[in-house]
Amino acid sequence: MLNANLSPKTAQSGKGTPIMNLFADIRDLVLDCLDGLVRDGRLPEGLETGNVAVEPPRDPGHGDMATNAAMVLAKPAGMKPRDIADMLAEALRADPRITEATVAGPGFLNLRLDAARWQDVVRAALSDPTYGRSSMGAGQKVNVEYVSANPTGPLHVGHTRGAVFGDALASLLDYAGHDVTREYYINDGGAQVDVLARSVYLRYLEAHGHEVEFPDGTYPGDYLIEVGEALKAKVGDAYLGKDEDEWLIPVREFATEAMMDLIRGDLAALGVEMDVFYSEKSLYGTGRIEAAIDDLRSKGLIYKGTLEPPKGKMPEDWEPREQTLFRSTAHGDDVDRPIMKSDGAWTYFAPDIAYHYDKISRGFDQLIDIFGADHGGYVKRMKAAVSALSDGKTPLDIKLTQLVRLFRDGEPFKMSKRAGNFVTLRDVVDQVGSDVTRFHMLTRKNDAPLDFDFAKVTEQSKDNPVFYVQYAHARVQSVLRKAVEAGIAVDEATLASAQLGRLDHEAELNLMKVLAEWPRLVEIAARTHEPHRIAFYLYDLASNFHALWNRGNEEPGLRFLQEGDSDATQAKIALARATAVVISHGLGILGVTPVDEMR
RNA sequence: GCACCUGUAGCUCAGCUGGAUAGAGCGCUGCCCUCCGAAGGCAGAGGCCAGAGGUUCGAAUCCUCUCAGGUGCGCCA
Repeated sequence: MLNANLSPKTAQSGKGTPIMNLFADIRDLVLDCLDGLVRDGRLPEGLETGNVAVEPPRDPGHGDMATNAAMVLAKPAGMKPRDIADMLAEALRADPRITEATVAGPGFLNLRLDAARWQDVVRAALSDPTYGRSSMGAGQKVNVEYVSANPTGPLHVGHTRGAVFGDALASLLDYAGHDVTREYYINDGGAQVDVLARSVYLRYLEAHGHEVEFPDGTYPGDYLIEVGEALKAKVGDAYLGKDEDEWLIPVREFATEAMMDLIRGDLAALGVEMDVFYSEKSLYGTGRIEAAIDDLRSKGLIYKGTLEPPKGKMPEDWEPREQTLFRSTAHGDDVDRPIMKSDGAWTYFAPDIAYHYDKISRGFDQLIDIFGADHGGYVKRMKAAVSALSDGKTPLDIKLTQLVRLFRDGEPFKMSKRAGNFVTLRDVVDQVGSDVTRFHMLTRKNDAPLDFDFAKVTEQSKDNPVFYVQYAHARVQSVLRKAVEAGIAVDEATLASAQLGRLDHEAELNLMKVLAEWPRLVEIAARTHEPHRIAFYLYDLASNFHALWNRGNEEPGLRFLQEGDSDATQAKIALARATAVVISHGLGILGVTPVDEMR
């Protein structure tokens, strides 16, 4: 649903049709008024206005918008907040958009806007397909790396959360005008792909009718059976009875490719499509690891030394050993980190450094990595490496996704590879669908644990946010169908030119005010890298819509269909339609398809 | 022992670059369909924002310490 081919250039539109953002407009107005006061000599020059905010007030009774300008500027201006607020209020009242400006509390300035301003929001949502998009990311190249699971088996639920979170974040940044690259780092260079190769070899022997056992340190999963058979189909008996060094490399290659096909299929089932799959193996033997380490060495950050043993928990086989270390403490880490094993091979950290070096050299302005919470200990050293490699110029944000706790009918569902009840991404998507999975995974912020109950997430009731939001969208479609049956024109052009001045009831204005917050919310979510805010906003929007819908029970004048008054009907349906448009934009960011009917 | 994350209503959680009387869902109590989809809505009760200091006009939000839970801690990725 997200219009992915809408380029940032188009999205920012900038000079042409400015994207409507009422809160930003009013903030600009406040800043203009402050400038005016400076020109008149009523405020000192050179005031820092970066902290001036225009926000919806916590209590709607206070007004439509509130600004903290007077309080923020009081100290630097050397004046009392209320004096500034009084002057500012006077200036603001001169603008036709402002119907009321009152000073309250410690110096808040509460504003009320003319109803026509809120009605403009409905028109914008209906006529401007970029309504809600932002230009805040214009010219910013961002790399979002997520999933990056080892190519040794199917994706499980933990990966699912990372996949959904990363994908929604990437879409969100795209929506906010960034140039986004979605990337997956394939860990195909370490020891675990050798283990994979040996495991597949055992399945290969099995396919040839041999009895096999799976010793510790191999992968006994059934998913490798068909890979063993495919290998047999490809090479026949060529590897039978041969030493490992004759088959390990080709089998590893074959198996890794098979696993990546599996993983790509899993991702496709979730609707995740990567732009780049980056192979760790491609870093070896090409001088690229060496180049990255040399860069660090040239900055005096590589040395040979011996690390202290960890305090508290002394490993059994600890003995001091000289290693090649990265001086990550120079960039905020707690201890320096080894980049080379005692046998002279690179540690896993070295190719990771080289990979991020590569990302930096590809010209990204910003890097984002999505890790599982169990990799939290890795954050500081990775940030240190990027800071060192980019001379502090390329910010790296690492978002950790917490655990998913599975439930089946309210009972905790423990995963165990040994017991064979290992829940895969496919299991989840097959049972509840991609849309439900994605939305539900975003109903918690990334660093909070998430409960996932197979029964509850598909429940069709208001307890289930997925349903609740979809239901609001479906209700709009329903009322549109009814209008068509009643012979009322509800095409785009008619709605866009509807008499929106008819929408003057408090309940209707409330809904419009929520719609007006959409562009602002997008920017906050994009800036904080928190796509869950979109999901919570959509819930809030749906809630306001349902409330308006139900008020039609008691107040017939609030029903969307007004018999015998097609002008009023079209205006009300325009509002409903605008709500559906914003819901579908928001769901699009989350990768969820809006539905027209609940079944 | 150290690092990171978390601690908000009985339960599950939101809470905007620090803003006004801290919000929502569940659960509990009481209401609303001859009427666009009641698969919904309205109202009520329910809080020492883990605790203690600090920063300031103002702190759930920032800083320090304490407590509790989770994750991780050299030659695995």
